[in-house]
Amino acid sequence: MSDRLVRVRFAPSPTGYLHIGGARTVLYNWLVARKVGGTFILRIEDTDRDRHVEDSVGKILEDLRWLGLTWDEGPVVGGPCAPYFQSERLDLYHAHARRLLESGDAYYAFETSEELEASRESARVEKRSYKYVRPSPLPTIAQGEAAQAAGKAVVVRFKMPGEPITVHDEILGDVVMPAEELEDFVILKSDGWPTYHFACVVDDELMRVTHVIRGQEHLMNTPKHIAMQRALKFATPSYAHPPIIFSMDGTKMSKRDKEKAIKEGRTPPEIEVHDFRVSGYLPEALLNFIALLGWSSGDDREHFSVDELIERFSIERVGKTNARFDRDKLLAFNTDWCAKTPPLRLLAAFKDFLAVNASPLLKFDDAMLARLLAAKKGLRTFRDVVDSARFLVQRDEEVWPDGGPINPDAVRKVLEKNEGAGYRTLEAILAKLDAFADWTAEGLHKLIETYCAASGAKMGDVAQPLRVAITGSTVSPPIGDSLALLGKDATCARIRRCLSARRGA
RNA sequence: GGCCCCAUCGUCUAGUGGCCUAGGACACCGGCUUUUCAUGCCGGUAACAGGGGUUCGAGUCCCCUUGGGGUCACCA
Repeated sequence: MSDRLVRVRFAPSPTGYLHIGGARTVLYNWLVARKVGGTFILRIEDTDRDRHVEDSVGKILEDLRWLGLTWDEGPVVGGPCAPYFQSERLDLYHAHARRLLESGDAYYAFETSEELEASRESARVEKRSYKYVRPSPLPTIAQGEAAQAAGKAVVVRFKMPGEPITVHDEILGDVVMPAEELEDFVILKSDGWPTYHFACVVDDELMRVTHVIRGQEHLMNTPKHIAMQRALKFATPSYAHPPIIFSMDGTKMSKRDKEKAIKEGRTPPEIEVHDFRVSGYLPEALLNFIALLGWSSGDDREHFSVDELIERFSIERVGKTNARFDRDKLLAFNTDWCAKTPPLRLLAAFKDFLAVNASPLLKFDDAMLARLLAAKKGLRTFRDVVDSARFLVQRDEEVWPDGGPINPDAVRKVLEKNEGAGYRTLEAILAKLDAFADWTAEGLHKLIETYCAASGAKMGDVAQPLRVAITGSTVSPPIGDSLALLGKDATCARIRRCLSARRGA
């Protein structure tokens, strides 16, 4: 098969934002397509009307765009195999179900889900393993249609051929499923909609998908799909089931972890792609990191741009073992990426971060934001920048409230010790700042240096009291930058408030 | 529980029978740099799950045990 004809797809169901595991699956598919100039298809599997979450297609598309994982066919862009929403392809599924019915590879079945659940339950109670028993004799098509016309709940089941099926997996090798494990399953629900298995197989064929890359939780589905492909005389695509991504505690990463954390008063972990965006990660770093969850280049390199991933990725180098999502390592990756990302790109990503957070920093112009970014060397996430810039959007009264200092420890450690040496330094430097004209980071830095040289003070003896005075805390960007960013008026006003707060105490 | 998959430092992994005295990265510990936080730099601790084979030789191949995971829907 020619590489150019490689067609892969990502087929999310619209139940919320894009999950991080899903993102890794998209990435692998996308990489495979981009590497050989193949086609990456996005298909929306919205056949479950009960679980459909409003607007989640839009959210998934947005997450994909943020990651830069563009699709060649699918929602918005369309394509030769449109529509790309399964909810708009119902007659296709019905036509193929009809074929299976007529060839005897599928049959109508009349059990209700309540009846089936009851027999499953009794099997559980009696500790027997449950398996659906094929009715005998099988209802005829005419009987099925009559029941349907009479308003009975009717499904269509696929008749498994009763022989073992081997999945040739690109990652796992050959996996043989014993025939006894493969029972007849529903392909058309009583509401007339197809199940995942059926819609997936029909669409993969109709969309000429050549390679299926999906999480290992789908491995057991594959024999069913292969059986249907044979019955329908479809081609069987090449399969690859990458291992699953777990949280550090070894459980599956789940949205519920967020709710649980909130309930327990912890900060919720990032689970969906959107969470990482909100938390201030760079998509480049996230992509780089998740690529490595299962894949490795073979040498000692770990940092790859998207282009480098495209060049070096191959499904053969994907491992078989489940990976844990190590947030510390992600953070380290993000730190590295922030340090090496060009200022313009970093600024754009930062603005996106501020926008999704509706940050008060949005009031600053690009030049100011660029200065903020530059002043925060060694940033780990954009959140760090916002934290370090908080004093810029606070009012003077918030930094030095009338009721007392917001950070008494800082006041004690920096200002009050040595009989209030910090306060005396502030008084002395305030006079100089008041009269200072060159209000730039460099100019201010020099002013402080000069003061230190003249007074014999160390840099920290001056910078820390200033920092506390203008921010109320011991943490801020380098002092020259902090003063310059704040501006002369606010700086002097805050120092005065700080000094009078002492007198008031 | 049945079936299926997996098994190298705490974590992600390199390793395809001799190059392994098991390499890298993150975390951790120690040191250095430093006006705060953070970055950065240097160094260190740390793994082949256990037991049998096969072989001159096994982390690498086979079997068993143990452990972990997935899956058993009219969800996808």
